[in-house]
Amino acid sequence: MYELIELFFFAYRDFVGDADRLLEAYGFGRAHHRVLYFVSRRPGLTIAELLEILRITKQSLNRVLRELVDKSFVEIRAGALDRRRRQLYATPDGERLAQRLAVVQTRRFALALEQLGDWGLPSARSFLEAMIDPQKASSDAAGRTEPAKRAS
Amino acid sequence: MYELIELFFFAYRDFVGDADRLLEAYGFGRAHHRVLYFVSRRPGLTIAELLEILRITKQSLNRVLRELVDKSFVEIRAGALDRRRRQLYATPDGERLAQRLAVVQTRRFALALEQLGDWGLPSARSFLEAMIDPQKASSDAAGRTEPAKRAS
DNA sequence: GAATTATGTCAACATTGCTGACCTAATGGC
DNA sequence: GCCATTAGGTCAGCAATGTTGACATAATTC
Repeated sequence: MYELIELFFFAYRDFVGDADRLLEAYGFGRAHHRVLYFVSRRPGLTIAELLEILRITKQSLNRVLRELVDKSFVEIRAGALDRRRRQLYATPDGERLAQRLAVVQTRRFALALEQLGDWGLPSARSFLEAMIDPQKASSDAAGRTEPAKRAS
Repeated sequence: MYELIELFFFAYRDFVGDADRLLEAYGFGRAHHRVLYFVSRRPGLTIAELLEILRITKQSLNRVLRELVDKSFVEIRAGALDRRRRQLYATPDGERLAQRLAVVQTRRFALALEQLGDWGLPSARSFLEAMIDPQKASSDAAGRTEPAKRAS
């Protein structure tokens, strides 16, 4: 089981490497990729929600987010209900780039799963799910739009 | 399958997070962890071999390696056959720390695999293996001691 | 109207990666 | 023995991405 440590390291290294080559052409790094990815997958995400997913500070986020906005890959709109809670959306350009990045990464999954037969996908999925910390606030759950209500 | 992208991200994030908390107490970062890990697993590793595994430059490596040596977690000895090719070994202290780091990381694997039944380990292993780029020079293979002979 | 909340921003710093240039010591070819 | 090559170390400077701390602003709530 010890060997899984380095297999995980090598697998993740090669996995992110796929996207790196693409990002270079846009002058973006991995941090931009992560932001664009989650904004594209969860349209209308607020800043606070994104910070919780990425587990970084607002100052770190702001630097890369500003670049994505300046280059018109991400759009910030005032929140619908609460105008303070800005909501993030990928622009058409942003959506296209997110798509291209997803393609190279899912291709690696597809090639890997091809070698593993029918049980490859479900067992990979349950393995990865089991490796993730149980979510206290379920803020990593997909498709969430409602702000996390605090005790009141 | 798209979902695997973020599952992989979250799983790796939590996986390295385990070790991060431990490393802080020693004033080490992830870079130190990676070096210590491979030195401990492949005693007698040379600098060039380590550089190839980590895919970083010697300048980057040297910074963290020097700290590990200064704090007596890693030892450098002149190569047995070729005194230029220095060989790396974990000291008893280094071995102990590597062990503690491995414990927290294998615990996560153990807890995850517990939920997955008998097929958990073999399917996780083959999934991760399939995600790794095929090795051109097999320099990532475990247990190598012989220097890579060049054409001669 | 005042306190709270969500976010932005400036400044300074740490870690970990990079390139380029140059140095030393050991080896190997001749 | 001499010289080119090889393995590695080191210095300087820079980039990306993370951190803290302090303070500003606008919207919301009480």
